[in-house]
Amino acid sequence: MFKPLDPLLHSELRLAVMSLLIGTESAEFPYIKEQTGATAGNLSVQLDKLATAGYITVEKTFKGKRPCTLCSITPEGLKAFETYVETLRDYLNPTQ
Amino acid sequence: MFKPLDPLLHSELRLAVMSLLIGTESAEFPYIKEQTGATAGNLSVQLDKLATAGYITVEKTFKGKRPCTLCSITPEGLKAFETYVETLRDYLNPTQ
DNA sequence: ATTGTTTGGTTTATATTATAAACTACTTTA
DNA sequence: TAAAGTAGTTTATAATATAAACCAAACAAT
Repeated sequence: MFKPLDPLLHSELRLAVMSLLIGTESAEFPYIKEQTGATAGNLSVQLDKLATAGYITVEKTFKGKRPCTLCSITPEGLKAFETYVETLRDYLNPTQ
Repeated sequence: MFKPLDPLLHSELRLAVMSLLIGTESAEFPYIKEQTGATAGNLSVQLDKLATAGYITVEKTFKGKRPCTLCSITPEGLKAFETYVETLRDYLNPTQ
């Protein structure tokens, strides 16, 4: 009856990150950190997990002399997010 | 921007249990076990957590000679579920 | 020019959580 | 009455999340 929820997305911080990235072309590490309220360490770990899964890309560039980590959602990431939302619907609308 | 998600509800099994209980007056342990596909041990632990939080009641009765554990959602549980769904919405509809 | 401070992270240790294996107790069936 | 099934609980372990500690470069002050 209840299909399993993608454990990679069923995590508050990773879900917030994906949610943020869906709306934008790309986002910088400090911006994501600020928007999610996460600590840098936690965010670093969770971005790694999403990148390893192929849900996002993490590009290390420079902004002038300073390092700049740019994150973007991948097509697979978008697909996984949509599937997650669809699956979750069965948990949230019990009457339907 | 992202409000915290009730950690008690942001768990696959506990969310499934709550979802089940919303539709019914009460449900027996074996029924919940079957519907969620959980192991008895895991279910027992998670029901305890929901009961401790006051989200459900767990009543130990008998059905003839056999023990029968009946679970029901409480008004606080229903409220918490609704709040959770509302909060989650911000994570799921990033464009809105 | 060296010292301290900020920025931008990563690594790692710890706390929390989920999960299943092992166990208990009682009932039914052979 | 022995074996098997039902209905769970307890407990040990695996997985996960999280923050503390750390690192490196850049910038600012003395």
